[in-house]
Amino acid sequence: MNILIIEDDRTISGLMGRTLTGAGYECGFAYDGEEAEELFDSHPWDLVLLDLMLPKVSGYDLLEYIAPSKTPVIIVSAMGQVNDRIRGLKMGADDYICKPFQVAELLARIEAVIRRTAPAEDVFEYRGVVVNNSSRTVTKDGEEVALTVKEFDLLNMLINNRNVALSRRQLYEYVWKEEYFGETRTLDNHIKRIRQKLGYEDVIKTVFGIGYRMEVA
Amino acid sequence: MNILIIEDDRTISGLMGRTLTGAGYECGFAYDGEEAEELFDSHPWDLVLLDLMLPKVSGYDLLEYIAPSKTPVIIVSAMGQVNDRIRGLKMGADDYICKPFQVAELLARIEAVIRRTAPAEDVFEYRGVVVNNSSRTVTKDGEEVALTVKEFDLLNMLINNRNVALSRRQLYEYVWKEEYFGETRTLDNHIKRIRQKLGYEDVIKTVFGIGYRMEVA
DNA sequence: AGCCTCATGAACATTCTTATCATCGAAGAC
DNA sequence: GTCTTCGATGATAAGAATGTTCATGAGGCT
Repeated sequence: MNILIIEDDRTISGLMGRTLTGAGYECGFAYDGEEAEELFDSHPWDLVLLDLMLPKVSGYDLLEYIAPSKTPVIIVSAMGQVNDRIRGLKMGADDYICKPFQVAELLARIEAVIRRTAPAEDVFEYRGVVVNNSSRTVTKDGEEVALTVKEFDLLNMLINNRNVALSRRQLYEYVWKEEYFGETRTLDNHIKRIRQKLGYEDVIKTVFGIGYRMEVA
Repeated sequence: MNILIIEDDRTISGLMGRTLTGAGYECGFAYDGEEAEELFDSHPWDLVLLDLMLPKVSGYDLLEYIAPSKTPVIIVSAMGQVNDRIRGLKMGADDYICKPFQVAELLARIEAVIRRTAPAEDVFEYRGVVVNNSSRTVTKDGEEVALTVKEFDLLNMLINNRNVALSRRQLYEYVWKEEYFGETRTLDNHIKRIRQKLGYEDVIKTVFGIGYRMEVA
């Protein structure tokens, strides 16, 4: 696994590097936006850690530059205003971590992102339901089921995190790319429709007080 | 292990420093809020000891600043500032200690916090009961047992402090994030339900006059 | 314009959770 | 042994979280 660390502060960059190397990843380092673009192009990366405050080329521009390649990105930023988090997610980042961070937290997030962006099987099958990612189609017992965009994304989030309890916030912010305040029943409605359409009433479990979990044997 | 001591009273700060150094920790010192922010950013810390009454930047602001990084925090507050303690816990602190404190107690709390904030095992297993943290599920002899949020959190607190007697106050304030007055039987009831659901009648021991202890071989 | 589909959130229904009370039983103090 | 304090238990009602229905409006398409 190759991870590109884009971070101008060498102390932090070094800390990240040591941590990740110790955990068995290989790392590349860029210390400003220009370097980052070059290094990004010169080599295939499995994941990018991106500091938003960079010299020369802004982190956001870089994110735009990286996004088309579908390489997963974790934003690393000083003190997280919510806006950065949301804006980052909107622009295609996969997760967000605040400096200063605990190394354990960094590793956990990296693993989580890799798990859920990774070779997301193109085809997921369970209980007669087939979800095909590249064609974005879903069938149940051979018959096509029409899912809307939001429903499809939400379903995918659940599938990629099967057997993990996801909070309402995580689900909402990941799918809607907006901050979650929790005062509407929108998420519930979408969950309901997915359950109905796929006959997944007992596959997508409610985790009371937390969120939802897709339970797959 | 690096511990950041944020405390404006140099006498106390010094005492803490000597104690912790003697116990094999490395310490950093900040004497007001501004200094604290800088020092916190400049170096990764494993734990922060935070006095809430600080010059320049309030302890609460600091706590807000620190919280996103998930670095464990122990609040150090003057005797009787109950509200501080609770508000601190609500804001994400992990424990608190009142001045004046016993050196031994300080060390004990630090060890306890480090132990329980350490990458808690995702899965705990004992006597046929399996507690899975990421999916937030519990099974007994293979069958799923439904625990409520409070029950689950309480169980986790006990597990993370296995074989240690925890006071009712600690348990209650940690799980409920409210002050414990001790005039209700709420905690008892939750303990009762956990014991019942998991068949842990003799695993979760009552420590008469103190609280409870989870006894695991 | 007229006809769709879809996301949304208000209002209401339902289910689940939790605090508290009253009562009983156990442990410790004397 | 008696008294006192503390813990256990079961029932219940208030409250919180989630589920469902439905009306609305935005936006796309013909």
